[in-house]
Amino acid sequence: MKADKEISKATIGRLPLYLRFLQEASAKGQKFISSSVIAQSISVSSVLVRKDLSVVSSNAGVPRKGFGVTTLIADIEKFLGYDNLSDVVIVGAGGLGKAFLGYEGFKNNGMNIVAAFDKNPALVGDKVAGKPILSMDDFRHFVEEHKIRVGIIAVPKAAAQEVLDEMVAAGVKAVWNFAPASLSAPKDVILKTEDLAASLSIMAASRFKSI
Amino acid sequence: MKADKEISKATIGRLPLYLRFLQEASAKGQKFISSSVIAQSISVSSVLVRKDLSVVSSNAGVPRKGFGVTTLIADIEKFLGYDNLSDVVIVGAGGLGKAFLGYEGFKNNGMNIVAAFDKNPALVGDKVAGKPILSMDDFRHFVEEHKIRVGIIAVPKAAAQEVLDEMVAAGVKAVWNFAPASLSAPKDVILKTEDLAASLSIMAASRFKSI
DNA sequence: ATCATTTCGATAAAAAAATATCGACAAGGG
DNA sequence: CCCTTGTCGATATTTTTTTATCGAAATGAT
Repeated sequence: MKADKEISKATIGRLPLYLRFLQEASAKGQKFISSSVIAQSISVSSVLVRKDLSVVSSNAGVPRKGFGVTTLIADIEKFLGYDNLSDVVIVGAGGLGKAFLGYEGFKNNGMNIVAAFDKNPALVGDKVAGKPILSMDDFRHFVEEHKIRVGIIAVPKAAAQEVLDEMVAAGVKAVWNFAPASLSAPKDVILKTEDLAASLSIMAASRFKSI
Repeated sequence: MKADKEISKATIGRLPLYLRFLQEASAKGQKFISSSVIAQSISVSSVLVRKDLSVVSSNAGVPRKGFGVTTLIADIEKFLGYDNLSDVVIVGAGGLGKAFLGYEGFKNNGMNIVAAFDKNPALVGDKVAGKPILSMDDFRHFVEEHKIRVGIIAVPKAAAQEVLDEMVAAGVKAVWNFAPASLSAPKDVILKTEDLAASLSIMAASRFKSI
């Protein structure tokens, strides 16, 4: 496993793809797997797979056999931080917020959504998938008390910056924003804005362009 | 505006960011805007902004003034295909499917979600945000009749491949998959799998790594 | 025990993307 | 009218990412 310095975003983006494939292979009982098999399954070159894996893998691959599936899974999960569960809160319990509360699979990826918050009193007190919807009045206290470091914004555009500011004030360090708005955050806070509409349209448009 | 060949994925990914900023600037009444102002707002270099814009812009920028906001917006929208609305269907009317039905902003990006489909008879017949939930029995006929080319998969992992196959059979050419599963599609079909849990965990983890 | 085969890891080359540099040109001030 | 300033566009450089090449090592077969 090499120094952090050499890890690229592109590599990190591929790790979950490797991980998913490895988990499926493991479920089928495979013990070893070669870089070229992984490569084919996710449409990249085998050299790139080996290069990516060299960054995270604790055990070297074995000539003529490949990589040990179990240890590789453990290595990737450890690298991505899936071994220590992070608590996450959502602000906005509309359609998207509720969808996140119920989305399968967060827990497998080291994420534990603990609660949603909303300004609307009509929603407060409900539960979705066993997770409570709480009042925004309790937001700061809850986040500080539980030392939450990751937040999801699922409110309308107009309220997004205000919510982000509250999150930052409460100590959240990584924010995933689903409101289609350009927000600004202190530079020690990671902000990733996900514009679903734009992503969809880019994908749809890419049929027509050569990219 | 240059030939398609020279357009990179990275550039296309930034275009919606430029677009959103320009729309906000336009709403404030600004007529011209310089590359450095755009650059600062989305944290890239001004040179890169000019390079990206040179790909899509029909009018050259004006020294000492910058780019004309209105024409630039029109150019980007045209490039991304926002001028001709694409109809989109969703399969799966659970939490996430319903969230998409109600998500604001698709229309602004040239996407028009027309209906959702579900196998569950209890959901069929409902409406969300004015969009109907229909039975999967009607899926193929509906898609063929309306010549739908873009589909969203919002079903559980186990059903995802089956849904994808049905979409392809019905003539869908671009699929956005939200089930955390590796699917396979013919190569003339664009398939983009969005693993929300993985994306969130990558973002959360990136606090700890240097990327 | 030896050998052919498969697969790895390292290094080198190529391609792609981002950044830096620089001349040109229009707008506005003296 | 001429000079300064801000901004662009083009070209060159650097950095990053991907792909290609090749020797070495381990497995399984003979």
